[in-house]
Amino acid sequence: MSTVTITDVAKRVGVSVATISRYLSGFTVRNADEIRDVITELNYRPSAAARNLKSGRTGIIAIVVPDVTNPFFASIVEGAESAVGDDRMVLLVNTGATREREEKALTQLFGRVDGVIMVPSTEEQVAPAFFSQLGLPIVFVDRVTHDGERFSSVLAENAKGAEIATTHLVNHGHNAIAMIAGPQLSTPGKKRAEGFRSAMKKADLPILPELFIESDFSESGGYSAMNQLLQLDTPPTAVFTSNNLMTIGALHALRDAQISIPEQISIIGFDDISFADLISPSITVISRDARLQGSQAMQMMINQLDRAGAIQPEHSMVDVQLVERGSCAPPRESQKIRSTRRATE
Amino acid sequence: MSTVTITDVAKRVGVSVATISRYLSGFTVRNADEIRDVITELNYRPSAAARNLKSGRTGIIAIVVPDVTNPFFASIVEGAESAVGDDRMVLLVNTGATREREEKALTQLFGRVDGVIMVPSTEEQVAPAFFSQLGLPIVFVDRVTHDGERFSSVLAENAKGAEIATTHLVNHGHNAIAMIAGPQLSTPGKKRAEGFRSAMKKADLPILPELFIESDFSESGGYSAMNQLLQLDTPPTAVFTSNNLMTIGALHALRDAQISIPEQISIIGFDDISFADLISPSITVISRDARLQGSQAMQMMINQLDRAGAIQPEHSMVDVQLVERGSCAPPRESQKIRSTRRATE
DNA sequence: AGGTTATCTGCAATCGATACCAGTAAAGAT
DNA sequence: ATCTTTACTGGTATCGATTGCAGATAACCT
Repeated sequence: MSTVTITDVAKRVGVSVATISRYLSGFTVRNADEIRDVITELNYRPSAAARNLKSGRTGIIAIVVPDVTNPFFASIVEGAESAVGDDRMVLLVNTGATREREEKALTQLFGRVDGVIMVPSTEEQVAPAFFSQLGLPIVFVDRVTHDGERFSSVLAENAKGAEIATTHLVNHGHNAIAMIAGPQLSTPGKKRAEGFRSAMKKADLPILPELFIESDFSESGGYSAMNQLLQLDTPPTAVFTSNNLMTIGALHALRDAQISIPEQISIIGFDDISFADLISPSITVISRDARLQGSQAMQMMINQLDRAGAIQPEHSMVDVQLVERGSCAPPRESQKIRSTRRATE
Repeated sequence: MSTVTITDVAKRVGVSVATISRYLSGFTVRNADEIRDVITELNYRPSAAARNLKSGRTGIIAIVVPDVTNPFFASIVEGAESAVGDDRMVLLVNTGATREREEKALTQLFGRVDGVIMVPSTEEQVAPAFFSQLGLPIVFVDRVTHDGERFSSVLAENAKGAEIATTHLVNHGHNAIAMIAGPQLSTPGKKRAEGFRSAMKKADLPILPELFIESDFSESGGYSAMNQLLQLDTPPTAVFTSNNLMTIGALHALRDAQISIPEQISIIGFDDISFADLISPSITVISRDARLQGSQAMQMMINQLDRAGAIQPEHSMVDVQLVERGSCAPPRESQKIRSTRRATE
């Protein structure tokens, strides 16, 4: 029932509220000791609401993600949380990747937070005009909206990662390489597809339309895409999946079809999977530091807030790396011949 | 730069601020239509800070967890978030399971939030007196502090789950059953150990001190505990691990020691593991609905806040269930004999 | 028509803290 | 001893919205 206000403290000490306020702000006051004692005695805590009203700042930074349950987003959140510092806190919004919830959240957020760190679902979800109109500092993580340059962002080396992944498969001797791609409207979906295409081109391999499947960044998306690939007359000998959930989905499809990895098919995924090393064979992936992305985003936000004047957007990209485990191997001879003939006919 | 206030709207319409305020509160006012238009025209959004100051409520509920990166806590958070409703939001605090951060968070939270949903690290971490003194409504999830009855809580059927798990191993014919237990100062650590003991007693099996290892609820905790078990002269033929991370750690230890599951050892864990079905063999676990725990906790909090008078604490327990997969099998004959002799000598 | 309700309105106090302003006391300078 | 400087102090307006109160207008009644 702590409804102790600054006035109560002032009365008790016998000075004006102004003095207490000054004490709290770090000025030297005559009865500093007594004030300190009374504050602890009455268990006084300054009202955040009143401070917000005067200062216009809330000390709260929102982080908006599609789904905390996805370990990847959880890491971003954790990274952001770790970098927030002592005088600010993190407000979490889970949108479930729906456009309405995304917009509603942003509207609700206005006035309650000083800034927003956001992982948008797709590029078109929330109109950039919406942000400008809102007048809230914003930092995008992993994905940007349509004309994203105007806002700060922390992306990943998506194209590079996809190129490394694809080349890894090429180097194992595969030429019938499939890609289970993400939504081409999203930044990572698009960039990873670009990387794939570029690597295939460098390797002088054709991209067969039936081996490039666009799907959702979800487990079921990966599952159905993989099933689609398996039903082809000449299935691919290697697959590159565009994100962690898709990889999981593809693995489930392969397990259901009793196809062994890497003997019958090689697979490499973008983004690491929790405990990927316990899955047998353990899955080779392109990994990047999601936690770092989160903390970088928070750092950018804090910079933006602290030197309020300069609204120069910052951009950064975290690096990716190949984590070689056991899910990639050369194709079998029989497959090789078949695929090659098919690919060149 | 939306610094539009209620005064701006009032001036524009040509009425007093009181009228605008009443319009916003749903009263019938004469120029309702015009007010509506002006509000959208000026893009006016009521200041949350000012409202908080008057009402004393913030519309924010904090959820304090040790680590969002743990899928189990992420699910709780997601569940809570899903139940929060339209007029409130969720503030996330990640404590990293350290006592200081836990206390500091709570202190900072005061005044910024209407209530706190908390998954405490251990029973003794934050003194209950602290909460009472803080005067914030609180709901504990999964764990309670020392004299937890005074506060609402949503627990799991920990003892029951542990009993089911242990009995499952007993039914497979094991008698040298080890438990990798969690901290006996934490609610789930204690309750799960109780369930284990009770099941062993019912099966008339002795609990060998060297087969009961108390450790951290962490991957490394599970890893070292399992290694300790493996170094015994007569290692157990079956192990029950107390939480998801411990299970992962134990699996790593078993893999490193090249011990095959379930041929050489059976294992069952408390709490499901993401993609546990992809690990081969897939891991049998006791599972419960963490998301439900989160949403129940949020519901309790909302009840508590909405009918402010009745501060009667509520308590609930979510059920557990056995998810049988492939990590449990009868012990080999040779093992059986050895263990039996050992257990009864 | 005169009186009574019902319905809406503006004024102003209020929430709790901050910051400007002027005022007072003590310390230093001449 | 007088004047200037320094170091604090209290009073008060302010942030933006809500709400009790009294006043004004319109609607209703006999």
